[in-house]
Amino acid sequence: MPELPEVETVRSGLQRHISGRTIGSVEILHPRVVRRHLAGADDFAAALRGRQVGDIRRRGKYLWLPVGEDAVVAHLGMSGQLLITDPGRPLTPHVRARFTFADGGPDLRFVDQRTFGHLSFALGGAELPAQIAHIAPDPLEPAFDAQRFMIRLAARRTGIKRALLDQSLISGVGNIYADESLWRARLHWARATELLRRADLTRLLAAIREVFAEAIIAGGTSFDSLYVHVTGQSGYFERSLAVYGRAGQPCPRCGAPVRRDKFMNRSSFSCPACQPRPRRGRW
DNA sequence: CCTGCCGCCTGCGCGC
DNA sequence: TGCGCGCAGGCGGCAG
Repeated sequence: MPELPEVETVRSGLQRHISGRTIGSVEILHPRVVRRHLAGADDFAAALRGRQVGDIRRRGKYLWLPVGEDAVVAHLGMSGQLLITDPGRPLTPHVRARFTFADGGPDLRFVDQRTFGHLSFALGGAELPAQIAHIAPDPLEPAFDAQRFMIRLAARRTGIKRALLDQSLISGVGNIYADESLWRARLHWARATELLRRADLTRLLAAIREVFAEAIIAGGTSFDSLYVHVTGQSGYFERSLAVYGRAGQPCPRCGAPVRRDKFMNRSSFSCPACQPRPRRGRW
């Protein structure tokens, strides 16, 4: 579920609440949460005990918590949350992992209803964990190379939305912000990547950065209780969405009713007037 | 290599 | 009420 703005909101919350603190115990309450850590849950816990957490990092939708030269990598999947909680509070049903701290202060709980999210350990991964080496820079980080992005995108033979959702090309964009950015750039989701002009891509990239920046200020999009800040508050970007989840409601730009299409086994929302269907589309 | 499909999970809202 | 179905913010693996 969470895309870049939601993960960034979580990152800054973790920075505020756990950076600089020393990990006490690590409890794995559901083995699936560490399925990518092949050495197992006990090894994962042992590797982290007693270690001090550095500045929390993020690339796209991935987070990592540096511990010395190493790191804990976290991905929230569709329904994951990282919550800072009073350690005395009882565990709720979907808590999959819990970190306590040596100072006895608030703990960190990884809560995940659908268990698509996961945690793993990256030996020597404080700068960039090996597990996420295939994830492209996101458009808000200095390492993002717009030139390279446009060249690689133009070499693809697919639709623009599928390309935006490919985290090895550009990271951080998911279903909500893909639809919102395409709407802002007035591009239909099925536009063929190889037929897009440079000006289209420049406009699209600007739209992505703009919508990300606005959503981060709002603390992300919370449709329900599944996405919240580390302290349990909701983000309020939902009220600023132009098309996502708004089928049948008027386009904020031209008033035409927002259309909903099925694509990649999920929904795509767009304006039928501002984002006309391409003649030679791809999906 | 590139493209696109599938499975992984739980819970909710809806129509019957 | 109850049940089955479709749907939900994502990703990695794998076939072609």
